[in-house]
Amino acid sequence: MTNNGRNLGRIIKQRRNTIPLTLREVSKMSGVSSSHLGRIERGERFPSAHILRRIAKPLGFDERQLFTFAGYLSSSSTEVTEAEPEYTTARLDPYVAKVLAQEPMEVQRSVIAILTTLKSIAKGLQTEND
Amino acid sequence: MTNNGRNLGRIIKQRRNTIPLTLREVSKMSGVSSSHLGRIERGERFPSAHILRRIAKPLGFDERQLFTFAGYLSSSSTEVTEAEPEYTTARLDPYVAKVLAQEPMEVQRSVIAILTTLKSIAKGLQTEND
DNA sequence: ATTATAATTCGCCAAATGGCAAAATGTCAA
DNA sequence: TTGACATTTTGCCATTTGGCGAATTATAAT
Repeated sequence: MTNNGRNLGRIIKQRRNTIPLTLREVSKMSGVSSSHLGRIERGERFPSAHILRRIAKPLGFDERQLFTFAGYLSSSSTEVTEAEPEYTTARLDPYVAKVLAQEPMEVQRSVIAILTTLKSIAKGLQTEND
Repeated sequence: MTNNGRNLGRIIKQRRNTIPLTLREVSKMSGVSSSHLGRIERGERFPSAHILRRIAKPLGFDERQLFTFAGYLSSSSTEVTEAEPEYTTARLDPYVAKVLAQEPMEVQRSVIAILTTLKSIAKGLQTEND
């Protein structure tokens, strides 16, 4: 469990809900029991590398990214291969791109408008709290 | 143990003898008990991802290579990724992509989550009106 | 050969993973 | 509400990992 399985669990759960899929469906696709998946999501179990490997694709994760997130691969190891340009931080999640691309142009733009608005609201809240 | 831990063990043992190092020395460097290392080498135990990660450097292995060898990472994953996904019909507005790409991954996903939620709400409203 | 000394293997144990089936919870229509 | 579903959580258990210390085996040096 290593207690920070919580974070990994949250990430996995959020992704599953975003798609969205049920535990059972992910279980079917990955061959991992749904009870175990549930425990992983709520941080009661830490997934072994084998399990992580099997759930990566059904949830649309990049395998290595997930491994790095889980602490199995050191992050430096991930950087090396990435022949990407410098916007390593500024990368658009492939799944996000896919979903958004299916929306009409106005919707896509609206999403950005909402995001911008939320950010300015958040900024206001932050200064309020400090 | 998964029986083909034999192969992995041979690889590790050969590397260690080539350097050469004793089990104790590798143990000191990696923090993994020498008895466990011994069992791994002779295929009686299959190293977990965490253990594999810790012995990679002392033995001069590339982390990902070793993971792939152990069957934790799929070999395809080691090759090039980042090829463009399959949204040939649907198109993502370049400006939208650019703006979104500058956001952290969670934000990107949250955007999709919001979109999904709004769509289901809209669906509810629609059926309500008819 | 015979001790020292280092290296490896073995016996045992605690802790964690992951599956199965039952219990609990959620959801929705009648 | 009630009943009929699907979904998630829990209880229980087999299996595996990995550590510690003792026993065994190799390696020298005298």
